[in-house]
Amino acid sequence: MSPSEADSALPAGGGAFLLTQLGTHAAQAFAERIAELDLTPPQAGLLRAVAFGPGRSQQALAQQLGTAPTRLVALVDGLEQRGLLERRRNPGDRRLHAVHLSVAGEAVMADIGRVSRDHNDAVLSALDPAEREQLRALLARVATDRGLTPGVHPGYRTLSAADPGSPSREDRATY
Amino acid sequence: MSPSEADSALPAGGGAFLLTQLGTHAAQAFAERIAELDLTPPQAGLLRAVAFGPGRSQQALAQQLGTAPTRLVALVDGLEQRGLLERRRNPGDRRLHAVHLSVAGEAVMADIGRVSRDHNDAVLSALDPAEREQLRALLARVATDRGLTPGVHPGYRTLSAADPGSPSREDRATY
DNA sequence: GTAAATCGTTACAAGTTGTAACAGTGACTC
DNA sequence: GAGTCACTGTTACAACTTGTAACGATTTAC
Repeated sequence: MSPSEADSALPAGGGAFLLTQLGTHAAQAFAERIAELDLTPPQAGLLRAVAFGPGRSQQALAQQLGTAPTRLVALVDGLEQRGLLERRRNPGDRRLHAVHLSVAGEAVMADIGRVSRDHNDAVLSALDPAEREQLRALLARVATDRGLTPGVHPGYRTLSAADPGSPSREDRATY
Repeated sequence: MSPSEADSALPAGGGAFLLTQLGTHAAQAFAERIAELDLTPPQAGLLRAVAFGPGRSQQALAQQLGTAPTRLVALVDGLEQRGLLERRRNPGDRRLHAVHLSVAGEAVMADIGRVSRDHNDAVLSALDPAEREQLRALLARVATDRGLTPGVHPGYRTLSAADPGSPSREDRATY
């Protein structure tokens, strides 16, 4: 636990490890928060993507989120049945479904924003406002450097770690 | 994209969101790195836990990692067949299996440390050493405040988001 | 006007994870 | 000293989520 160990030798003491540890923790805490709105994190992410760019096709949304179009079908289905999303036929090209937010969907988006702010305050409660801004600036620089799309989680994509000869179980996980 | 928006309104611009975004990204990058050693992140986590406290029982390891003892069985099985871990019968209490690292396991631990250092440098390449230490200190304070166990990922535990009446699919994900 | 391409949908299959029940061993009590 | 209860590790089972492939509907190109 000495600082010299944490800096030089220990693999679990580096900033990258802390990043994954805290990131997973923050994701779990956020999932519990929005569960109060009867929403899951993927649903919230889709709502946010639609709110950011309304009227897009499902394939465009899938490409931005980095997931397969198949997943979007069930996702949009659930939110449409709850009256939060609408599939509108595009008169110009009747193949694609323009996805829009309903009035109820916009209200839920406001709720999501409120929950996100509470979540943000809870996670960063150990830091004062100046330190929070300091952390945010550092993280934003790292995110830009790594080529991350603003506002989109990389959790939609699957990691490919297939090696021949590896055992069938215990292959891949979020860790 | 203006700073005022990111600070006050946008739910995706806060530090907590950046934390989950970067945490997932770092976890994926680490998974790709250790795949070169034919290891998965859970396997690396178990090896690290055993190296940190050798000779513990599987239940003790499961409790520390926050996972079910069932998962540890297959995990230890795979690493034992590869000659990295050893199950030794404790003469004092023949019920429990004392889990130790083999010589090959210690060598792999050295490889993991090397890979982790490279991974750490790659993820934080946008920051100079002083900024990395600054970020590390801020993250460490948040992690302590949130009660996270040093060196252990919270990804082993399952999130419970069960609500009656919710659809069977699209329930829960890492996001 | 016919053929190729695109979008959304559905059905199928694979993999991973959690829950519950089962032998072996030790501790405690009478 | 025998019996009962508690604990460790293991195995088998079931549920869930995710990715791949094939199928109508519609548009564009030749």
